[in-house]
Amino acid sequence: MSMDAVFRALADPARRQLLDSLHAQNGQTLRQLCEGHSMTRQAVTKHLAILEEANLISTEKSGREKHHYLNPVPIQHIADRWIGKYERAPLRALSSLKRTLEGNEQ
Amino acid sequence: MSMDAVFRALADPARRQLLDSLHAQNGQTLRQLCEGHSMTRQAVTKHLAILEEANLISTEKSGREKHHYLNPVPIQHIADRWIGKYERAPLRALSSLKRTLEGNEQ
DNA sequence: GCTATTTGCAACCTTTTGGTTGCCTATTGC
DNA sequence: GCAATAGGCAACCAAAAGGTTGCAAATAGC
Repeated sequence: MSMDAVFRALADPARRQLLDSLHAQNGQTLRQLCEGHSMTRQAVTKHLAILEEANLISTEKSGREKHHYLNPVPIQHIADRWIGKYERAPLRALSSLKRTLEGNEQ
Repeated sequence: MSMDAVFRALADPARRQLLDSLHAQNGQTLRQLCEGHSMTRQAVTKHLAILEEANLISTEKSGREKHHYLNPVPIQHIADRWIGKYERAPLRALSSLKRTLEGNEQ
């Protein structure tokens, strides 16, 4: 579960929208996920493959249908391991912004 | 501050590394940020421009030098507004995983 | 003033990405 | 068995992304 794959998967708005759709209704089939998107089924398939490779969704085949399930674990992983790093930084950023606004530079 | 710009900015490992570098030492100049990277200064400039457009860094010119400061606010914004959405989802994902592992389907 | 240093800008190139079309396979339901 | 439905796979294409080289501009230091 490479973090890079997760970040790249989240970079595309269409893929985030697919996650949103699964968040609203989990276990949707490919056809269902295609509804409300202006792209072809094949394009959606590619997006879903990228999401699955990033472990953001898992799939389950049942007959001729394929169901898709959201897996939020990698997202939480990112929130915990990466985003958490920057939570204590705003103080410094703010003080540098203050310096900027006060015109102490130049 | 479009969320899309933030996600796209975070998608590239070189840019995340630049943020890491600023997190370790805030206020670095372009030259300083180039050290430890195998790409040219101009490539780093482009990455920094993308980070600045996503409001992930702010810059401050002082003489001929340009200092860069980390701005963690958009990252927190993402963590709060988007990642938070998926925090209560694992139960359903887990139950679907359970179904998969139990072999209830094909 | 002159030189070195730091950054900015533009053109260009290559690879990746997002999307399409076309066709094939596998189920379902009658 | 056969038509309809759901999905898989490959080739192809255009646009965007990531990087380079080359040169110009501005500032610092002597």
